[in-house]
Amino acid sequence: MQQYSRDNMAELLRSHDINPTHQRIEIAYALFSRQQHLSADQIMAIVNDRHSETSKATVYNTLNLFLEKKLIREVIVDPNKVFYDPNTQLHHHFYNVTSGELTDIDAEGVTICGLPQLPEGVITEGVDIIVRIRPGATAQAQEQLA
Amino acid sequence: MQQYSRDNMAELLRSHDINPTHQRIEIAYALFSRQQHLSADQIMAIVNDRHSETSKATVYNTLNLFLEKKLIREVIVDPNKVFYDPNTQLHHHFYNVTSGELTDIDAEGVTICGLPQLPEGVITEGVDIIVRIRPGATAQAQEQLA
DNA sequence: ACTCTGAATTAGACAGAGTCCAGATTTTGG
DNA sequence: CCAAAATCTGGACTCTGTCTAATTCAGAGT
Ligand SMILES: [Mn+2]
Ligand SMILES: [Mn+2]
Ligand SMILES: [Zn+2]
Ligand SMILES: [Zn+2]
Repeated sequence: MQQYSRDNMAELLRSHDINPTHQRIEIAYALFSRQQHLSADQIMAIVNDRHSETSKATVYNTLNLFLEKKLIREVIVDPNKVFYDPNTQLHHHFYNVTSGELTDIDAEGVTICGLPQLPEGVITEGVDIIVRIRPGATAQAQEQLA
Repeated sequence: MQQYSRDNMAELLRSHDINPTHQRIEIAYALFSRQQHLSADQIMAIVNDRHSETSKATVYNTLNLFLEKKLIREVIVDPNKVFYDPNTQLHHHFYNVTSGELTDIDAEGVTICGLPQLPEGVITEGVDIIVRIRPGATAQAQEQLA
């Protein structure tokens, strides 16, 4: 899929067994056209930018439906809010603790060695790596000059 | 330190530049004697088990003070609450998504290869690995029999 | 022992994220 | 066009966590 338009959002939703309503298309379009990690709050603001279209309940219902249907994934790094991620490929994250910004790390080529055996009777659901970063000494010094 | 008693909690607090008050000692003792990952809520319940001793405000104030003084660390895996971890060694976690249980993974011997270069002007604050697990097919089958 | 003072604690109001519900609206399909 | 099913909505509610102003506490100095 080259470009994300509201039109191919409907196809995308159908392909994940989701009935494409107006509100669902808008929410999907907010996430997929930007390809960014957004909180429910941010999505609400985007979708209701021009004129109020979608209620808080619908935003949350829709995001939870998208999660359930595995159209998007969630990223838990901030104790105050969940980030929703349109990228469902296996990948990891840089998390800038100062700005709150999340950046993808392609899982291609990243390997983890030496993890212990799993406890008895459980299976792995996924492995997340979060690299917490913050502006470094150099960057701070440069800001001082400005 | 072999055993954790309320007495050596006072020393521990002092060694981290924290004035050891009654409430602070109780909260530290709850975490260190159990060596478990606990939420603020759970700590509140433990500390006030017999008779009410410590207010909600003090529990949160104290946990944030402990964090600031690097006596404990926090673990962000559950969207609904923060877990407080008395283990400040470098380590990772198994997270049982079904039960909510957290288990330590010693960082000794675990290595990550192939992470990309850091973005310009930032430094690493830490790298967290979270292995999400859940009861497996076998375990479920065994439960069926019971 | 008594007093003074800064540190710590407290109850309760408050804020933000997210869920729930019962009623209204929209869509479907016969 | 109509009834049934699906979806959406405002607003009440819950939960985690913070804030504030008033109170209590500890301990140093007398
Ligand atoms: Mn919070
Ligand atoms: Mn929550
Ligand atoms: Zn991502
Ligand atoms: Zn731990």
